[in-house]
Amino acid sequence: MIEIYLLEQLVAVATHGTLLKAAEELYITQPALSRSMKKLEAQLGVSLFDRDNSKITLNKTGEYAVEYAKRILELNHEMCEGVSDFDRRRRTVSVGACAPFPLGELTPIIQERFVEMAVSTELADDERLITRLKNRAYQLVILHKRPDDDNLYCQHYLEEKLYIVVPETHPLSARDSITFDDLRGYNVLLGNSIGFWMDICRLRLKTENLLIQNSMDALFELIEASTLPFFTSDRIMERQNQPSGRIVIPIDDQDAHAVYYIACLAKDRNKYDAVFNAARDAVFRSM
Amino acid sequence: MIEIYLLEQLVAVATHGTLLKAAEELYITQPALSRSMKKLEAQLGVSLFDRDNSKITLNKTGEYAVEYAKRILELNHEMCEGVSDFDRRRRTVSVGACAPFPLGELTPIIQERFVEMAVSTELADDERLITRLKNRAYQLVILHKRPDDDNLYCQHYLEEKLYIVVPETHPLSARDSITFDDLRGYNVLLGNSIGFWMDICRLRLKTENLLIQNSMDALFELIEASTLPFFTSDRIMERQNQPSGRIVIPIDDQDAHAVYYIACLAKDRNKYDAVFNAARDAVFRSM
DNA sequence: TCGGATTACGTGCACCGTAATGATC
DNA sequence: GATCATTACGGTGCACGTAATCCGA
Repeated sequence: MIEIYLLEQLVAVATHGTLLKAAEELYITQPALSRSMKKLEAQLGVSLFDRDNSKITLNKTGEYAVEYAKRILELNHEMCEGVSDFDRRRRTVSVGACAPFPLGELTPIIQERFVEMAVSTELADDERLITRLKNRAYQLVILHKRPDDDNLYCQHYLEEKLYIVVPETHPLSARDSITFDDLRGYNVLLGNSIGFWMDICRLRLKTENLLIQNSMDALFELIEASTLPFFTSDRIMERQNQPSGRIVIPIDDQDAHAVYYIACLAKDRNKYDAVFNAARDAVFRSM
Repeated sequence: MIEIYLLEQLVAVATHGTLLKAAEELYITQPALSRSMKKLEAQLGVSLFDRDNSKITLNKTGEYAVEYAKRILELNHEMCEGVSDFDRRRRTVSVGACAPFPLGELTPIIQERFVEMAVSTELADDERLITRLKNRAYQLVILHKRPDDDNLYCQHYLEEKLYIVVPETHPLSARDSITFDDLRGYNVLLGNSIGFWMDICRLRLKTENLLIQNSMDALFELIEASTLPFFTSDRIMERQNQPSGRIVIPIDDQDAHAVYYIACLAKDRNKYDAVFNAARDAVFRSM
């Protein structure tokens, strides 16, 4: 077996052409490198260089050996990267969700059950969530449609209903309830990380009416400072009070009522059993 | 970069299950191996084992690393074999021929021009010779048909005519010349390494009449000891005398007259120019 | 008590550097 | 004389061995 350092030195010599240049790059001296190359030749039992008394050049066999050396070094490097990547992935539970609210609910539940692991979260649409669940990029996903797939285990999680918040002076403020169609023509404030709700808004409202903010800070700032309508939900309202002087109106459309499901690969069900149970219990307690 | 010896040790631990067993196989001690595995983990920046105070077992990351280690070791091993193989091939001229006589003539010519190289020779049929010439298994081939292929360079070499040798008492001994058909029904002695001549004999004579000897020694023995007919050629007769009391009869068929060609890959023509010229000269001198 | 891992300490070898030599331009 | 490879010799780091300790069946 040829040690890696010899292969590194060989490749350095091949790329630099002379022992001196290669030795500089390797932070060793010319004689050391000279000896190494002799040693390499001895171990392989072949000569890799044409030695012209004051110049060494790779011969055909040498070039052939360099190709192997490069492949081995590359694989070695790939191992270093690959193993620590693998280890990191093994120590993190990746969760994908179609909306921020259920994700925010589920994350602490997961963290509690897997204390020694990192929890990484991400928003994406259902289709992407499922493909990435299947290719192991996610271990758990939160969907808003129950998938029809035997390879997945799926459990009903919680529900969320959308509301619109308008100032008392707003034309719609007197309504007991509205639909998306009623909102057409009015500007609405939106955050950008609201998951699948964004798809619904794009579908049901006009693009030019959507005032999308890139940060939640900017959104909250504008909510306070302006009289523009914005969305909220029953779930959000449970958590925080709305600014005073605003009217909260439920949205009647079917689209505005989301049902969330937690899913994992069927074969991973046991591993995340504790999470599924804790999620069910949490919903139950909150009722 | 991870040195090879660490990977070898890792794989040994993986296959033997305990440090002790692995250490025995590696001809090192338990403590040395223990330290090595710690070093490996430090270099990769991950833990590869579950350490249970009196037992170490590979964890998932460890198993993943072992897969890489095996691949690297295999590639390393392949390099050792591959490089010396390559070198050996580079130092030998492989010659394939359809018949022994021209091969015996050409071999010393090649050896003279490539003194520092080994010459390896082999008999095969024309089709095989050409495919193996193209895939570099042969550098030079001797054919008995001129190939129609631009990728090959081909030169007329020499010719050989087949004769049959019979005892004076043989029914055919009075003939001035014969054909293969005349030989049908008579047993004939044959060596087994006669190249394409064997194909001709099988085609033109009956299988049950061919008394094929596996060694030339056995053949010569039988030629001396029996009165069975056997083949010779003008070329062979130039070299050695026939046993006394035998009649040599030429064979008239077109098949019995072989024309040999030397060929190499067109792009290698320059490399073997000296051989082609020397071969031509040798034929010229012998006329 | 034995099988198996780790820690502590000393040693030898293999690889390295310095210095000198050789060779070619 | 500059550039580049090799040889000779002395130093050092590191992987190894020995011995001792620890732990669990």
